[in-house]
Amino acid sequence: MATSCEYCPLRRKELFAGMNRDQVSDMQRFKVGEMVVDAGTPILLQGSNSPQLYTILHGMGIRYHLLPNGERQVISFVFPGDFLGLQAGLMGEMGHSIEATTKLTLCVFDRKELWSFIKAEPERGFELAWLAAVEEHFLGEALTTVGRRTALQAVAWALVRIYLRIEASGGAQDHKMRFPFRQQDLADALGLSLVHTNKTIAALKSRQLIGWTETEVQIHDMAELAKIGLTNVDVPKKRPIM
Amino acid sequence: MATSCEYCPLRRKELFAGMNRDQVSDMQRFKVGEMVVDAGTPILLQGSNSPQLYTILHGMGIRYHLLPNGERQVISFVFPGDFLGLQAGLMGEMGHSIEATTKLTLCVFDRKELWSFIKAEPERGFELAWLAAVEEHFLGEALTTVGRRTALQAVAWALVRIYLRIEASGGAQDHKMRFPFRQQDLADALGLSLVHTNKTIAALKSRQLIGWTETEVQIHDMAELAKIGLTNVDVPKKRPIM
DNA sequence: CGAATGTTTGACTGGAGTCAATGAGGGTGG
DNA sequence: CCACCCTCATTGACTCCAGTCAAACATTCG
Repeated sequence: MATSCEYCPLRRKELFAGMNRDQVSDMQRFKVGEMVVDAGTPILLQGSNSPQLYTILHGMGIRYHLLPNGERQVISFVFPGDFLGLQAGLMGEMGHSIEATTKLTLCVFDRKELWSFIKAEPERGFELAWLAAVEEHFLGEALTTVGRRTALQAVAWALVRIYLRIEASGGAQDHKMRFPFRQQDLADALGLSLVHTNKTIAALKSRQLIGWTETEVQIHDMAELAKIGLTNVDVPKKRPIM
Repeated sequence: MATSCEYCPLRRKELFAGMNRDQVSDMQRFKVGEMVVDAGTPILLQGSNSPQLYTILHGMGIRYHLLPNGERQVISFVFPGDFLGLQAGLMGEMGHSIEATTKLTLCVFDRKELWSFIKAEPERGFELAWLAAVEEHFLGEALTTVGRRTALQAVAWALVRIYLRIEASGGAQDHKMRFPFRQQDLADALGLSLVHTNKTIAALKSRQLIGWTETEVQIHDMAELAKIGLTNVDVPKKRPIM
């Protein structure tokens, strides 16, 4: 049973900007269906030009870039409310691949309709650009992390950012979040080796700053973690949702 | 004397998508003037919310992000045709600063008019998102460089990318480009130290792959440089221009 | 129970950072 | 006109953070 845009559970969250009645109905018309995929499923492929665009309704995944020599860089983790396929939709080619880390529920849109959708509601074109700018903003920060933060600072930064994003979409409370990613994924996101990432996490655990179980991460001292990560703990700015 | 959009010298270049007559005249209306600044001038500041947006008509600059501890990460180099201030225009706050590296000529737009501009020409909203997606695409590649390429690969990658971008906007020929950036800027872009960057450049010079003078860089063996940098030498994809 | 996947630890190595000093040009003020 | 200064490029010596290698553990699953 597909979720109707009118009752979209995501749009109500603080993180997302609202829509007026017309926008909701245009959105509903743009949405061609819903898709559920298992953990591990590739959603979009680097270099491809997918006919479909997606919004994550539920679940998490990773965007990553592969080098010809097989090295993998995780570009970002993706969460409910993130829009997937923008690059293919606009430039005609994805710069990275996207894969489901958990079981994922996706709203599916038809790429061919993107332009008529925007023509009908120019403000949505504006918001599409806004969404891309949010992503650009994040990538700039990530670049700074990989380029200039030490391993300890980087892991601390990542955990704070991920926590705030997951919390804002409803997957965390009391400083405890569901964390389905492997340490290898975090390592690949931060430009570190798996071994060093593991030892860095161990250092944070031994300082009583975080707790880490199979499926969850708990942040015991957010302020200190943020301080180490050279970052702040501001709630993420409101953003549009497609 | 301000350049009229109708005779904009940039729009003719291969790199940029064309505009129809209406778009040109709407663009002209949106443009409030032209600004020339000296090398070293800050254009936009991280955390600020500039009332103006810019397109580079001539010259080069850098976007960079500062960490609270003073470390600097260069996010990207900016070239003719690049649109500056999108983050402020859409999200209300710049995530990085932008500074002129050479004397810069800028088309100036009024941020307050951005929305009415898009409403008048919805396709331009679409293209604004496209522009942001191009930037996002680049940042993903840069992240991979900093995270996963060795110093030698990273410098080779950067020189190939920069060359192709400069060539596409008319600042290079015969594999020789004007290069106004300092080695420190390149180091800060690649997450390397100045000393190591210098030694890496020396290695490329001693292999006869590049030549490096005060103001210019020459690429003697593009294919080999691209191979080292794990990249290709495709001409950059067409993109919109504002 | 063996196989797969992911985490953890220890030992060793090496690429890149830091420190320090010298060069090389370009301004500029006396 | 030249001594001095400032910025940026270059080089050598030494250090260290993070990578690599290797092996042991822990869970899950067919």
